[in-house]
Amino acid sequence: METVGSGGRLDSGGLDRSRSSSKLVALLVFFPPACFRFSPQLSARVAEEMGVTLGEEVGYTIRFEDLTNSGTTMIKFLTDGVLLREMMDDPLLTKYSVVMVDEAHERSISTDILLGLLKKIQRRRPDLRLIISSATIEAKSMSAFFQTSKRRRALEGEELGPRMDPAILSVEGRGFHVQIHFVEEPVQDYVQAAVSTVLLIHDQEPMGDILVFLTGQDDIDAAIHLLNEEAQTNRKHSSGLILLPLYSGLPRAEQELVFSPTPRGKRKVVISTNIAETSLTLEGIVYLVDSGFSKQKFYNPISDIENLVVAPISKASARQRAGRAGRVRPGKCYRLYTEEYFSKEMSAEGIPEMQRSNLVSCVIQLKALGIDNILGFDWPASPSPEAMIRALEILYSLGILDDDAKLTSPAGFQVAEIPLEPMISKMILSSNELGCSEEILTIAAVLSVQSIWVYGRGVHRELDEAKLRFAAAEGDHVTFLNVYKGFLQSGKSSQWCHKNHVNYHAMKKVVEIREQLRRIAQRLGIVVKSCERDMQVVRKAVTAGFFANACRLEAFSHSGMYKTVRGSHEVYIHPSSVLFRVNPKWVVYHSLVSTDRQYMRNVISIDPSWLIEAAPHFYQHHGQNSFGK
DNA sequence: GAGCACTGC
Repeated sequence: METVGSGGRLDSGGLDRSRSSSKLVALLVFFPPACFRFSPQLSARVAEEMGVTLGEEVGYTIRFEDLTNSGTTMIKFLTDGVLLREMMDDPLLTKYSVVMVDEAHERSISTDILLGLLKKIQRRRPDLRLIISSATIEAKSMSAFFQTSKRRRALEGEELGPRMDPAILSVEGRGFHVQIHFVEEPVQDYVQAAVSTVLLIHDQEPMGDILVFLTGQDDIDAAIHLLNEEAQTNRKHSSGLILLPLYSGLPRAEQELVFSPTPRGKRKVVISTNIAETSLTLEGIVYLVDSGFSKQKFYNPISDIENLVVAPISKASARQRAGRAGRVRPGKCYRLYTEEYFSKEMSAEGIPEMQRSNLVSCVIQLKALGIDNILGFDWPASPSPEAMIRALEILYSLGILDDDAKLTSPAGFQVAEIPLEPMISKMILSSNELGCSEEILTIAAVLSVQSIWVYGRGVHRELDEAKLRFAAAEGDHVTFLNVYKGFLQSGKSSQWCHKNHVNYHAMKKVVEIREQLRRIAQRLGIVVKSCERDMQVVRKAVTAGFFANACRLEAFSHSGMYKTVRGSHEVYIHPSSVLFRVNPKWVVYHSLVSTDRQYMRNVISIDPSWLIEAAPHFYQHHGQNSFGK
């Protein structure tokens, strides 16, 4: 918060309390997802320093919590998604006089949309002050992005007026010096190299904790296994090491272990995914081992498939990782790649998420904000035209956009109101006519969390047995209804969850999301009604949202091979699905995961005639034969 | 017969 106080340019803006009586003058500080966990604490700290009550002059808003008072709040902390939602009702952000975007260099989809919108609304609101805070490495491109408008406006002969350029702040963390080491020769196996490096540090360096960046759970488990093996064969090397894995899928209690203080004479080794790069901060790290890789999402607009792949990180990421070693005293960073690779081949910045994603949600948000010319929108990083066109095509087929690529009424506007993937939102709208909203809201909430099951090493069999207790012949979606019912009947018991291999935290979130959806549904005039035991209407509603993911079992296929109706891609039912090996002739899936094969996750059996009912335009060219018995 | 980097509304 020093940046706010030290600028000296905000003196007549949002902090002048005397003006708040006549008009709400608010300084709004927005944080991207990575800082989500901290915004309540941050606002509490600011409230404390100002000597005011949290929720009055200073407050915060995150998805399920709004601790602000519209009459008195002058400084509000919020997340990117919340601000985008606010802009749908108030596109010019008239309630605010200053907007500060923090961590803009992270370049999430929401941040990029917001930067584009803020640049646009500055034309209409020259009095709005913008402060963009970004890491040094990205500050230049941020500044360039906002500068172009000025040049373009001058070219267009527009009066430049009193509008000031946004203040671009680059605030580097004040860390201690971190000494960087590179490997001499490229390494073949970064897991093995990371393990050797940890042992070398432990052998030769003074006490201090080690943080290792690998790519995912598999790598992390493998590294821990190797280190444990070493401990058994060579006690001297590894005695005193406390090995701690860290990734988001880890149960909460195990995650917390990384924050416990290191006992005297011991050395903590945290082996982590990217979660420790930005989302959470470990104190006391002195040595850092950087594999140079992370898992990143990539999107193929031709096949409409998002893939998670191991890819080299950027220089910006490498610097961020190194900085994690210098928080308490000077540290050392061991990079498992050569200096030449770093300087010559590593890209300066990562690819913005916008250019690596399916854009249906992004397009619908912009449409709801009244931005019609999506291709001409002034993006900080333009998405590919192919991805844009694919998104428009999908939204058109769902009946969310019309022939002129405008939101349809009411469906398009209603879908934009629902904070979920458009296909799930469409499913909810359809459930109204089919009379099964009660059930579909539950399914929508479950599909919005990562997984309601507890999965882990070596518990596949137990999980399978637990699933059988809830399994429904129709498929995974109906199975979710059984789990939800059981959870409610148990009185939302954590023991019940534990006994059934159900993730308690996920189920609590399901309840929370479902409640939010129920409120929105009622506002949209959806009658929240149950279809009781009629699961056919539930399957029809799922089909109405997910018809584009329809697949047909290949005739004479004993391997369970399906082909997508749309693109004839080869896909299989994932072994975790209740329909695995059941192989109904026709299914729709919620999402694909790609490993050696494309696996369908969350699958439900359907009747092909429902596809033509749900999306006549989408399927008419396939003709009668595609749907033959 | 086996997957899930990280977030958010």
